[in-house]
Amino acid sequence: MGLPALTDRQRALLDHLASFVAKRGYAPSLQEIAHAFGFSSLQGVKDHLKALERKGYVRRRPGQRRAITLMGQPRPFANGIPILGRVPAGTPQLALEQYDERLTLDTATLGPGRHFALQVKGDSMIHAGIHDGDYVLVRQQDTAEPGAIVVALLGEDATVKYLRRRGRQVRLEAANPAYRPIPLHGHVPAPRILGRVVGLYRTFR
Amino acid sequence: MGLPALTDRQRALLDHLASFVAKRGYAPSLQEIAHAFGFSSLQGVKDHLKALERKGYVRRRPGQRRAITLMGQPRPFANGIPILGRVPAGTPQLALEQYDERLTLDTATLGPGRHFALQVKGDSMIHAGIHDGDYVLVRQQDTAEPGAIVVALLGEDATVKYLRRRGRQVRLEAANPAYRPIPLHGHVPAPRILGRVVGLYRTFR
DNA sequence: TGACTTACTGTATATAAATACAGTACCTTC
DNA sequence: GAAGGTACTGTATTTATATACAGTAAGTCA
Repeated sequence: MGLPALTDRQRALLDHLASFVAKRGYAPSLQEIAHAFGFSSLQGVKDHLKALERKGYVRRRPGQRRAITLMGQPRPFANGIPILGRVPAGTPQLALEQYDERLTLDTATLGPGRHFALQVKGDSMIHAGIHDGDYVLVRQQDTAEPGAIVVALLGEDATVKYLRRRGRQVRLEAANPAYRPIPLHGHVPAPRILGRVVGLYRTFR
Repeated sequence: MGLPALTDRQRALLDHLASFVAKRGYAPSLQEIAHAFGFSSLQGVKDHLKALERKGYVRRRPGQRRAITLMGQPRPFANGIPILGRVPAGTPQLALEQYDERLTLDTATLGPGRHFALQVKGDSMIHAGIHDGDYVLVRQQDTAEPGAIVVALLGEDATVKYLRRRGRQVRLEAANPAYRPIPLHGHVPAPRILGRVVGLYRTFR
């Protein structure tokens, strides 16, 4: 089951909202909506928005300009994926109420800074739970503290490694001991740290 | 090359803009930005926005409220996280052009259906690369084909296991052989499949 | 040394845009 | 045939928010 059904006009207004936001990156004002639909008054817009809010399709902040948030599916990770908490036994249906938290994969949880993702090739980090084909989420930075998992550039290749200190030497180590450590200084080609691994994402077929 | 370089503060403001839009679906007002950064005045925000506009990162509509459009890629999660492709050696700066794909962590990549996330406890699936504390992304369904990784309800507890067929018996097996398999039928309490694991997410501190 | 840029504080004003109230017309449903 | 929902027009008021102008302080450039 989903959200309550919409009338044709309400659907039209919601579609307009979505395409406006997609195009401009911010929500329209009431007068802009009225203009787009040829209304000469704002009350019609207000009524429609009220209906959309009552039915759960949008959320507004009273008094604030252009403060319309589109709810529902279209932004799955803005709202996050619900996290299933305690699971009572024998529940016939998993109700929404049991989802008490949400997994938000936005930059807020990743922390500040610029991020990119990198698809991991090979099994050099398999002992750290990073498998071939996984995506690592990387915060872009050119240094890191020892112990961190980093992405380093070695010649043409980007590799995922632990940054470890051994005595006075800092080096890149694979989790898999079959791979040789690479010293950060005095190695040819010189490794360059592209960023620190802050997240991991994997899909199962 | 791409757009002109940004100062740290300008970058921070742009990142804030992007995450605000990703979260709320509309752009912040100048006072909201000032508040988020702890400014007691608006002029700082105006200056930064002016710099961002001059450098081509945003576009504004004069006089209009919240009318900030983010240009180009930088929208981190509206478009997804950029995936770093081939990495040319010796590049002094990682340019935007090198991001050719984007990792969109939305339900589109997860496939149809209802999803939830579950935080994994314990090391029973560590040999499958699923660690203690990881979030598994689960498509809700009450059956699954043998070979799939499923979330099953066993009494009060939700557990992550392989669904495997042994002869004519279907059972839940851990990847870690230290755990005993559980037959799907004829076991007390009766296991119930909550869904199939389609994704995995992990954060590193 | 002076000009220029970045990064702000502080106060005041103008206005885009939300809200409010009073209507009209049409269509269902009980 | 009264009551409620949808779909608007029209006018007036309030306010959240953008703009403007005047500064301060520190850093960089030539």
